[in-house]
Amino acid sequence: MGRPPCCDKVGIKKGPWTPEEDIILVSYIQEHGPGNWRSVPTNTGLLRCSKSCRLRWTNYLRPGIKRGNFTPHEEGMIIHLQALLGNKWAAIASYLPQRTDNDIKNYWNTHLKKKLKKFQSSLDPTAQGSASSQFMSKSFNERNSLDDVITTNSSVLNRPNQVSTYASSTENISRLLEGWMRSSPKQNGTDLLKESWEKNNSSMKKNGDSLGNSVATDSLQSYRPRPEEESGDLISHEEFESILSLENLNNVAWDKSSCDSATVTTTTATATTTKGFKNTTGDEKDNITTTERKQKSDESSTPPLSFLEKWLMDENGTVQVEEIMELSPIF
DNA sequence: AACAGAATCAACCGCAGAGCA
DNA sequence: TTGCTCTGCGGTTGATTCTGT
Repeated sequence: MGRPPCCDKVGIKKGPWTPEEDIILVSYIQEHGPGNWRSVPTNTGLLRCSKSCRLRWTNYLRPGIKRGNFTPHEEGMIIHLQALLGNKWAAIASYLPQRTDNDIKNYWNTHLKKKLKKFQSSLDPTAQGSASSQFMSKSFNERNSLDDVITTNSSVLNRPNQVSTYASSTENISRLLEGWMRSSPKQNGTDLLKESWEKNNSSMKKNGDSLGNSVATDSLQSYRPRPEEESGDLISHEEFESILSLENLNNVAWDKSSCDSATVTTTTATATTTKGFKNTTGDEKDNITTTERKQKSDESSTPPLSFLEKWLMDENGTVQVEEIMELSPIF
């Protein structure tokens, strides 16, 4: 029989998301919370399939996502977790709540695999043992000097245009908006944004949730400014600041708490995010229980990683690397 | 300056599993 | 138990950007 693909409908849009679409999606999720993706395209009028909406949200729009360069610590965690868990990117991402599984997967495929290979080739080819474990030890023990060991291509590791964007950086958002508005000449971007922000803010106030602004902030900050766009001034920083009220910027606390909760549990990042949302929106109790059930199920099905977790979350935990290696059967 | 190849990353695709009637 | 729907995950693709010549 087979299930028909979800995106075979005529008129379903594919390809990169536009800021307008993002705003629509974010606004909708602010009001209804994530989940029930099937109804999102119908209710929002977005010409996207539900899957695409979910993906866009989880990989790009949801609050608390950190983009840009991976720190040596994050890098080490990924290498280590990949060695322990394999290509279980979602599981790995649960230990890096600010990173998406897609990001981690991409980073692994584009950077770390390459590094690992180079490291492997830099070793004695006859050497016994897992190159990745040796790499990991080196990575953790030497951290920033790792690249000295590997004859790395600096252009790969330090791309000049790679920007690090963080939630609630109004400066970044302002820049991103500049780029967007320049690319949308047919539309009065400022008006649209103001309208959207007003809608968002009023909706947030109405719902009494603290999520809204950080969500929208993240959604907008995700548009990377192109170099030629950075000098423009279609919307000034001050102008944009007026759109974002300080009151709402303070709501970034939601991100933190959500991330913190992700840090101290072994649930997936997705589950944590969903839970955080439900707590703020206060409706859809059924989804909460479902999530919690899933959480419990996850906890019971995953191996006891508390030790690993403790180490992973400890910036200074490098001394324990060898212990973990001993614990893991793959070493 | 122009071109080609490499690198990056957002998005898509297909499958698997959970939940529900 | 079965069949269907929905969601999540991992692999892959392709457009865009960067770098080297």
